[in-house]
Amino acid sequence: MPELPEVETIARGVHERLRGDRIVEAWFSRRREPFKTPLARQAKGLEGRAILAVHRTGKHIVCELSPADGSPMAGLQAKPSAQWIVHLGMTGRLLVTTPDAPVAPHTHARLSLTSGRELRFVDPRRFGRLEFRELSLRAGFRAPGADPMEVTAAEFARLFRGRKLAIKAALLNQKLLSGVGNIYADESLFRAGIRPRRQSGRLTRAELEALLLALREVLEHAIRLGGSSVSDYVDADGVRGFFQLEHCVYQRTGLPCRHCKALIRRILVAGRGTHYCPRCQR
DNA sequence: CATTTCACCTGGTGGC
DNA sequence: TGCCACCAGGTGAAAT
Repeated sequence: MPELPEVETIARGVHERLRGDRIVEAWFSRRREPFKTPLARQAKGLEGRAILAVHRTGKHIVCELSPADGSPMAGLQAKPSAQWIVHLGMTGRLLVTTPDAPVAPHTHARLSLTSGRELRFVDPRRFGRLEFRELSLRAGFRAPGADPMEVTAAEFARLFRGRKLAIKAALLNQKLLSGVGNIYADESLFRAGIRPRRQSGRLTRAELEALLLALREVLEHAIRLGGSSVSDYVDADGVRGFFQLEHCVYQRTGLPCRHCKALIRRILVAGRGTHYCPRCQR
């Protein structure tokens, strides 16, 4: 489900609710191996640590954790000594609940907290990834590509220089840009007036500038509306987003373009359903 | 190397 | 109602 705006919404929600809370016990579903970090090590690593902050990088949610309870420097002013890194895949959810809330099917992790609440990871398709990282052993997690909200126009243009792949495929490549997925690739290309199959290396400077601007506007607007709930996305409180109501092309195949009334088309680019307006996008 | 295709999963939808 | 094909917000390994 989740692209940058959905992940940002969830990370902010978890941050606001759980900052300063402490993990008492971590439970993992046995049948959910393989996570990135083996379950036993992950559970042992998490227990006793306070959640200092939660933020997004790319499509990953990073929980910054204090040293374990009992060790010196375990307080809330501590510097992070470990991270819990959550990638939601296609169908992952991260939910803050009360302990008595019904446990959804496909719940694969439950962290019980000092406050009495729980942080739950639910993931029907099991494409999500969980990783525990000890910062004394490894550097903090960083998404591999540039963040679309922070990249400069020059850096953005450089990402595509000399590349032959379609601009849509390039936007989806997380090693180039981190955080853009199928919805926001289609929506930003529409807003910039660019066909998804255009060769990325052949876009003009003006088109690249328009694309970066469109991308930022679309992502910011989507964050303000709490993300897109296409089928089952919800935030950390289980609340749906509203940006799906603003989509111009995504999943609007055969419907009239909101701008010019031409019928929206669906094609396959990089193996993904791709939606565009044949008149507005060139 | 750059790029494309496919496998990994479950569940929902729409046609027959 | 059932069965089946197809589709899905993501990614990384394998193939080209």
